[in-house]
Amino acid sequence: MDKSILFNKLVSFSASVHRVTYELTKDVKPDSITHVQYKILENIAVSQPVTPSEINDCMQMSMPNTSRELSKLSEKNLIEKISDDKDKRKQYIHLSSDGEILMNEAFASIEARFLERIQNATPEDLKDIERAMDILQSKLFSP
Amino acid sequence: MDKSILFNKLVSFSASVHRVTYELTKDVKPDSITHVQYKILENIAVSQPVTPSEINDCMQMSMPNTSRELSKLSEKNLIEKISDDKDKRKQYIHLSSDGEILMNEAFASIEARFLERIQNATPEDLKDIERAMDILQSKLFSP
DNA sequence: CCTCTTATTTATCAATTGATAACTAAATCA
DNA sequence: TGATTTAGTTATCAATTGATAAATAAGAGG
Repeated sequence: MDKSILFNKLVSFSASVHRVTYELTKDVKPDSITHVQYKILENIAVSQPVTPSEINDCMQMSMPNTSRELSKLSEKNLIEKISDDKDKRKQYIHLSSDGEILMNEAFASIEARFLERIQNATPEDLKDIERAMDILQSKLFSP
Repeated sequence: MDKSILFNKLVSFSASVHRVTYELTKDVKPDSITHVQYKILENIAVSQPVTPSEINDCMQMSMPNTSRELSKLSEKNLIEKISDDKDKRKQYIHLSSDGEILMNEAFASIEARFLERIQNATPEDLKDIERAMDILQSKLFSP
């Protein structure tokens, strides 16, 4: 097995993933928030509660910028901060009810596009897709 | 097969792909160009020659902004433009020799990280990975 | 030839993002 | 207790990016 050929496949594969991700998520972000803010909300949505520090690790931002964007999200009533009882320096951030609504709508619209995309797939296709994602997840994309 | 479960898998799968892509490509961009400029060079590298119009379709930019960034890349001697003989409005853009060197180095460093990542994979693992990518490419990520 | 469309450029401006320094407040440690 | 580290904030500034209007210049169609 030539690993260089595999690498080339990975390049075109990840280009495809990025393109499809783009198509599925296109325009789901409301105009009231910026792209970075939407990404932060996505991050919070899938792993809430999170601390600001965790956010800037995942998102590759600096603390001051993360803090600024979180403040803006807070002003827009999309997130809530609660400070840790034990260590009062820490904060736990989670979506507010408005934030939950916003992200639920976003995910619902992404899912609808996904279902459209796989509407013609047979049950065996779906099984194949599921198995293929499991394989890559465990053999190539696991930490 | 529950399609909603499959959708959830896709969400976490694409998050993994994006994270690994980030790790593989981290810091390969030289400081002399911006992120967007690097992305444009990547785009040109994999499908040269391209026209400015094709670039802004792929990259979701507006023509004026594409034009500006291409001019900057041209000033930095990373790309060359040649206009079509038949239709003189059109231009074909390709990497200059400096641009080729830059992108070759970038890809070499990405490939080295990839090889490191799969160094402990068995030949069967590699076959599995390859097959899984083929399946997803054809059943989920094809246009 | 005259209009219309296509491909690209130039210019300009606002918004977003990134980077840095300096700060507060709470925890840890010695 | 006092020094140091950790978590997060505030303020500021430059760079990047996005958006829009208006121009050029070549092809296409009647």
